[in-house]
Amino acid sequence: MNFKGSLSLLILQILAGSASHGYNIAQQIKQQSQGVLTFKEGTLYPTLHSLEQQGLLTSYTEEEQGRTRRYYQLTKQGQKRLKKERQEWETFVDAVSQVLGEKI
Amino acid sequence: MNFKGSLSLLILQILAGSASHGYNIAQQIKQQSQGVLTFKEGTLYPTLHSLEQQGLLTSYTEEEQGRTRRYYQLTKQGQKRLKKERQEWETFVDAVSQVLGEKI
DNA sequence: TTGCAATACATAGGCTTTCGATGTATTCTA
DNA sequence: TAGAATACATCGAAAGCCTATGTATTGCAA
Repeated sequence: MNFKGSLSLLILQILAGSASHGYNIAQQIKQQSQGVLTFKEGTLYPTLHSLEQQGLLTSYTEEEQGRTRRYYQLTKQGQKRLKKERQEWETFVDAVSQVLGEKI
Repeated sequence: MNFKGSLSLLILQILAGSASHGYNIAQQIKQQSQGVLTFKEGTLYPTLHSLEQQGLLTSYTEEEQGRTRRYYQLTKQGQKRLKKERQEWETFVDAVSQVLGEKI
Protein backbone atom coordinates (compact mmCIF):
# COMPACT_ATOMS: atom_id res chain seq x y z
CA MET A 1 0.00 0.00 0.00
CA ASN A 2 1.72 3.22 1.15
CA PHE A 3 -0.18 6.39 1.95
CA LYS A 4 1.27 9.31 0.07
CA GLY A 5 2.07 12.71 1.51
CA SER A 6 3.95 11.82 4.68
CA LEU A 7 7.53 12.28 3.49
CA SER A 8 7.82 16.03 4.03
CA LEU A 9 6.44 15.63 7.56
CA LEU A 10 8.95 12.87 8.31
CA ILE A 11 11.92 14.83 6.92
CA LEU A 12 11.01 17.95 8.89
CA GLN A 13 10.62 15.85 12.03
CA ILE A 14 14.00 14.15 11.61
CA LEU A 15 15.70 17.49 11.04
CA ALA A 16 14.03 18.94 14.14
CA GLY A 17 16.35 16.62 16.07
CA SER A 18 19.53 17.79 14.36
CA ALA A 19 20.88 18.71 10.93
CA SER A 20 21.50 15.70 8.70
CA HIS A 21 22.26 14.69 5.13
CA GLY A 22 19.98 12.90 2.67
CA TYR A 23 21.29 9.39 3.00
CA ASN A 24 21.21 9.58 6.78
CA ILE A 25 17.71 11.04 6.86
CA ALA A 26 16.49 8.04 4.84
CA GLN A 27 18.21 5.67 7.25
CA GLN A 28 16.73 7.36 10.29
CA ILE A 29 13.22 7.17 8.84
CA LYS A 30 13.72 3.50 8.07
CA GLN A 31 15.20 2.61 11.46
CA GLN A 32 12.81 4.64 13.58
CA SER A 33 9.85 3.10 11.76
CA GLN A 34 11.24 -0.42 12.16
CA GLY A 35 11.66 -0.80 8.40
CA VAL A 36 8.07 0.10 7.51
CA LEU A 37 8.80 3.48 5.92
CA THR A 38 11.43 3.10 3.20
CA PHE A 39 11.64 5.94 0.70
CA LYS A 40 13.77 5.55 -2.42
CA GLU A 41 16.48 7.95 -3.55
CA GLY A 42 14.35 8.94 -6.52
CA THR A 43 11.81 10.24 -4.02
CA LEU A 44 14.03 11.54 -1.25
CA TYR A 45 16.45 13.82 -3.07
CA PRO A 46 13.89 15.67 -5.20
CA THR A 47 11.76 16.16 -2.07
CA LEU A 48 14.72 17.65 -0.18
CA HIS A 49 15.36 20.03 -3.07
CA SER A 50 11.71 21.01 -3.07
CA LEU A 51 11.63 21.66 0.69
CA GLU A 52 14.74 23.81 0.36
CA GLN A 53 13.20 25.78 -2.50
CA GLN A 54 10.15 26.40 -0.33
CA GLY A 55 12.43 27.91 2.30
CA LEU A 56 11.72 25.20 4.87
CA LEU A 57 15.30 23.92 4.82
CA THR A 58 18.76 25.35 4.19
CA SER A 59 21.74 23.27 3.17
CA TYR A 60 25.52 23.24 3.10
CA THR A 61 28.05 20.67 1.90
CA GLU A 62 30.80 19.03 3.90
CA GLU A 63 33.64 16.71 2.99
CA GLU A 64 33.75 13.71 5.28
CA GLN A 65 35.74 10.51 4.77
CA GLY A 66 36.27 11.43 1.15
CA ARG A 67 32.53 11.80 0.59
CA THR A 68 30.63 14.96 -0.17
CA ARG A 69 27.61 15.26 2.03
CA ARG A 70 24.86 17.85 1.76
CA TYR A 71 23.56 18.68 5.20
CA TYR A 72 20.07 20.07 5.66
CA GLN A 73 18.73 21.99 8.62
CA LEU A 74 15.31 23.39 9.53
CA THR A 75 14.57 27.08 9.06
CA LYS A 76 12.14 29.03 11.25
CA GLN A 77 9.59 28.50 8.51
CA GLY A 78 10.39 24.81 8.54
CA GLN A 79 9.69 24.60 12.25
CA LYS A 80 6.35 26.31 11.75
CA ARG A 81 5.50 23.97 8.90
CA LEU A 82 6.43 20.93 10.98
CA LYS A 83 4.05 22.00 13.72
CA LYS A 84 1.30 22.52 11.15
CA GLU A 85 1.89 19.19 9.41
CA ARG A 86 1.94 17.32 12.70
CA GLN A 87 -1.47 18.76 13.53
CA GLU A 88 -2.80 17.89 10.08
CA TRP A 89 -1.50 14.37 10.50
CA GLU A 90 -3.31 13.98 13.82
CA THR A 91 -6.52 15.33 12.33
CA PHE A 92 -6.27 12.96 9.40
CA VAL A 93 -5.56 9.89 11.53
CA ASP A 94 -8.43 10.70 13.88
CA ALA A 95 -10.77 11.15 10.92
CA VAL A 96 -9.87 7.79 9.35
CA SER A 97 -10.07 6.13 12.77
CA GLN A 98 -13.62 7.35 13.19
CA VAL A 99 -14.68 5.86 9.86
CA LEU A 100 -12.94 2.62 10.80
CA GLY A 101 -14.95 2.55 13.99
CA GLU A 102 -12.05 2.97 16.37
CA LYS A 103 -13.66 5.57 18.57
CA ILE A 104 -11.11 7.72 20.28
CA MET B 1 -2.59 18.56 3.04
CA ASN B 2 -4.32 15.21 2.60
CA PHE B 3 -2.54 11.88 2.81
CA LYS B 4 -3.36 9.91 -0.29
CA GLY B 5 -4.24 6.25 -0.54
CA SER B 6 -7.01 5.92 2.01
CA LEU B 7 -10.05 6.04 -0.25
CA SER B 8 -10.28 2.35 -1.13
CA LEU B 9 -9.98 1.44 2.57
CA LEU B 10 -12.74 3.90 3.46
CA ILE B 11 -15.08 2.68 0.73
CA LEU B 12 -14.60 -0.97 1.68
CA GLN B 13 -15.22 -0.09 5.33
CA ILE B 14 -18.43 1.83 4.57
CA LEU B 15 -19.74 -1.05 2.44
CA ALA B 16 -18.91 -3.54 5.19
CA GLY B 17 -21.81 -1.92 7.05
CA SER B 18 -24.33 -2.27 4.22
CA ALA B 19 -24.62 -1.89 0.44
CA SER B 20 -24.73 1.72 -0.69
CA HIS B 21 -24.50 3.93 -3.77
CA GLY B 22 -21.72 6.32 -4.72
CA TYR B 23 -23.24 9.57 -3.62
CA ASN B 24 -24.23 8.11 -0.26
CA ILE B 25 -20.81 6.54 0.31
CA ALA B 26 -19.24 9.97 -0.12
CA GLN B 27 -21.71 11.47 2.35
CA GLN B 28 -21.04 8.77 4.92
CA ILE B 29 -17.28 9.26 4.69
CA LYS B 30 -17.75 13.00 5.11
CA GLN B 31 -20.17 12.74 8.03
CA GLN B 32 -18.35 9.99 9.90
CA SER B 33 -15.08 11.91 9.64
CA GLN B 34 -16.73 15.15 10.82
CA GLY B 35 -16.10 16.81 7.48
CA VAL B 36 -12.37 16.11 7.37
CA LEU B 37 -12.42 13.53 4.57
CA THR B 38 -14.22 14.93 1.53
CA PHE B 39 -13.58 13.12 -1.72
CA LYS B 40 -14.80 14.64 -4.97
CA GLU B 41 -16.91 12.90 -7.61
CA GLY B 42 -13.98 12.89 -10.00
CA THR B 43 -12.16 10.73 -7.49
CA LEU B 44 -14.98 8.66 -6.07
CA TYR B 45 -16.65 7.22 -9.16
CA PRO B 46 -13.49 6.11 -10.98
CA THR B 47 -12.33 4.48 -7.74
CA LEU B 48 -15.61 2.57 -7.39
CA HIS B 49 -15.27 1.36 -10.99
CA SER B 50 -11.73 0.25 -10.27
CA LEU B 51 -12.69 -1.64 -7.11
CA GLU B 52 -15.48 -3.40 -9.01
CA GLN B 53 -13.09 -4.34 -11.81
CA GLN B 54 -10.74 -5.82 -9.22
CA GLY B 55 -13.59 -8.03 -8.01
CA LEU B 56 -13.78 -6.38 -4.59
CA LEU B 57 -17.28 -4.99 -5.21
CA THR B 58 -20.33 -5.94 -7.24
CA SER B 59 -23.01 -3.48 -8.30
CA TYR B 60 -26.63 -3.25 -9.43
CA THR B 61 -28.83 -0.30 -10.36
CA GLU B 62 -32.10 0.71 -8.77
CA GLU B 63 -34.69 3.36 -9.61
CA GLU B 64 -35.60 5.45 -6.58
CA GLN B 65 -37.47 8.75 -6.54
CA GLY B 66 -36.92 9.11 -10.26
CA ARG B 67 -33.17 8.73 -9.82
CA THR B 68 -30.99 5.89 -11.01
CA ARG B 69 -28.69 4.72 -8.27
CA ARG B 70 -25.87 2.23 -8.61
CA TYR B 71 -25.55 0.23 -5.44
CA TYR B 72 -22.27 -1.42 -4.50
CA GLN B 73 -21.73 -4.31 -2.13
CA LEU B 74 -18.64 -6.10 -0.82
CA THR B 75 -17.61 -9.45 -2.28
CA LYS B 76 -15.81 -12.14 -0.30
CA GLN B 77 -12.60 -10.84 -1.85
CA GLY B 78 -13.58 -7.34 -0.80
CA GLN B 79 -13.96 -8.44 2.82
CA LYS B 80 -10.54 -10.04 2.71
CA ARG B 81 -9.04 -6.92 1.20
CA LEU B 82 -10.67 -4.73 3.83
CA LYS B 83 -9.11 -6.79 6.60
CA LYS B 84 -5.72 -6.54 4.90
CA GLU B 85 -5.96 -2.79 4.29
CA ARG B 86 -7.03 -2.14 7.87
CA GLN B 87 -3.93 -3.94 9.08
CA GLU B 88 -1.72 -2.02 6.64
CA TRP B 89 -3.28 1.21 7.87
CA GLU B 90 -2.50 0.35 11.49
CA THR B 91 1.08 -0.57 10.59
CA PHE B 92 1.55 2.67 8.71
CA VAL B 93 0.10 4.87 11.46
CA ASP B 94 2.23 3.16 14.11
CA ALA B 95 5.33 3.62 11.94
CA VAL B 96 4.74 7.34 11.46
CA SER B 97 3.89 7.73 15.14
CA GLN B 98 7.23 6.26 16.09
CA VAL B 99 9.11 8.73 13.93
CA LEU B 100 7.01 11.55 15.36
CA GLY B 101 8.02 10.42 18.82
CA GLU B 102 4.60 9.36 20.01
CA LYS B 103 5.67 6.08 21.54
CA ILE B 104 2.86 3.57 21.61
C1' DT C 1 -42.61 29.71 -12.31
C1' DT C 2 -38.23 30.04 -12.63
C1' DG C 3 -33.86 29.48 -11.13
C1' DC C 4 -30.65 27.40 -7.89
C1' DA C 5 -29.17 23.75 -4.67
C1' DA C 6 -29.04 19.05 -3.99
C1' DT C 7 -29.00 14.51 -5.84
C1' DA C 8 -26.70 11.12 -9.01
C1' DC C 9 -23.64 9.57 -12.27
C1' DA C 10 -19.66 10.04 -15.65
C1' DT C 11 -15.22 11.37 -18.04
C1' DA C 12 -11.10 14.19 -19.56
C1' DG C 13 -7.02 16.61 -18.34
C1' DG C 14 -3.73 17.93 -15.07
C1' DC C 15 -0.98 18.03 -10.70
C1' DT C 16 1.57 15.90 -6.88
C1' DT C 17 3.84 12.16 -4.80
C1' DT C 18 6.22 8.13 -5.26
C1' DC C 19 8.78 4.46 -7.62
C1' DG C 20 11.98 2.21 -10.91
C1' DA C 21 15.86 2.66 -13.56
C1' DT C 22 20.03 4.56 -14.45
C1' DG C 23 24.35 7.22 -13.86
C1' DT C 24 28.55 8.77 -11.32
C1' DA C 25 31.91 8.18 -7.72
C1' DT C 26 34.15 6.77 -3.39
C1' DT C 27 34.96 3.64 0.65
C1' DC C 28 34.72 -0.57 3.06
C1' DT C 29 34.76 -5.53 3.34
C1' DA C 30 34.91 -10.37 2.16
C1' DT D 1 39.42 -7.43 -6.48
C1' DA D 2 34.67 -7.64 -6.83
C1' DG D 3 30.58 -6.33 -4.58
C1' DA D 4 28.12 -3.96 -0.92
C1' DA D 5 27.49 0.29 1.23
C1' DT D 6 27.70 5.20 1.05
C1' DA D 7 26.22 9.55 -1.33
C1' DC D 8 24.14 12.27 -4.63
C1' DA D 9 21.35 13.13 -8.94
C1' DT D 10 17.87 12.92 -12.81
C1' DC D 11 14.42 10.92 -16.10
C1' DG D 12 10.17 8.57 -17.20
C1' DA D 13 6.20 6.36 -15.57
C1' DA D 14 2.52 5.07 -12.38
C1' DA D 15 -0.80 6.12 -8.71
C1' DG D 16 -4.08 8.97 -6.36
C1' DC D 17 -6.62 12.85 -6.27
C1' DC D 18 -8.66 17.31 -8.00
C1' DT D 19 -10.82 20.63 -11.29
C1' DA D 20 -13.73 21.24 -14.77
C1' DT D 21 -17.29 19.86 -17.45
C1' DG D 22 -21.38 17.31 -18.99
C1' DT D 23 -26.06 15.18 -18.43
C1' DA D 24 -30.37 14.72 -15.92
C1' DT D 25 -33.79 14.76 -12.20
C1' DT D 26 -35.90 16.50 -7.80
C1' DG D 27 -36.96 19.83 -4.31
C1' DC D 28 -37.23 24.33 -2.56
C1' DA D 29 -37.27 29.27 -2.37
C1' DA D 30 -37.80 33.75 -4.49
